[in-house]
Amino acid sequence: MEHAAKVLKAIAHPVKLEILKILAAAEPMDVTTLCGHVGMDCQISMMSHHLAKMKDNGVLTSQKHGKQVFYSIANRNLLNIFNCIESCGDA
Amino acid sequence: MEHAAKVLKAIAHPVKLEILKILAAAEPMDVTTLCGHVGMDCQISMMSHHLAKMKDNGVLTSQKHGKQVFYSIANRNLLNIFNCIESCGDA
DNA sequence: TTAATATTTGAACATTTATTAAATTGTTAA
DNA sequence: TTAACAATTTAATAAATGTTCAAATATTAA
Repeated sequence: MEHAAKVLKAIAHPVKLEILKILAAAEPMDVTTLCGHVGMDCQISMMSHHLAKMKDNGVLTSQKHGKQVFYSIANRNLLNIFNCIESCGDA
Repeated sequence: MEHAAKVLKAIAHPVKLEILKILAAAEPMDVTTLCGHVGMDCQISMMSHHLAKMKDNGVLTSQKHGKQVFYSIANRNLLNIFNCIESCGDA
């Protein structure tokens, strides 16, 4: 239960969920490109922090190619979480 | 995405997840009984705070009977979230 | 009405998490 | 080897959460 809570905490954030959605549609993707896909004022440092946390909790994996790091979703089954959540009213 | 993040934050906590598991097996349940089912030193006040937050975010519903309040899971489809999470390594 | 039980609420405090900026590491190209 | 680029790390601060206790509310029973 502890582990489950950690995983959820690692993604319970609007930007982190958006990262998952973006990767769901086009993975793997490098940090800078990912930052460009996230709206507004995405700072590369913030993105890196988010990615690191998700990776630490087994949500993402990464692979280095040259000077870029490409991130992927560790297990796409996790994406079903979006359906699970929709069932909770939009109050 | 904002809403999804709020729902996740509302359950991203070991005790809250345990509350969901307990209710999944026997709902509805009143606050004191629920507190008894949660291990360790469950304080009724803490339980109430947890329940209130989950209710505020559409995760739980409540129904008052006499001086007790019985809580239920708003939409049991949410319970699939446990399966989704298991796919993330137990690191 | 008073007392007892069940739950909620509010405030204070401690702990986590998020955000930003600056410095650092690693990689490739000139 | 120096310069430029990509990403991470560290540290400082800001913001959100978790926890506890005391007080308040509501319901029922005596």
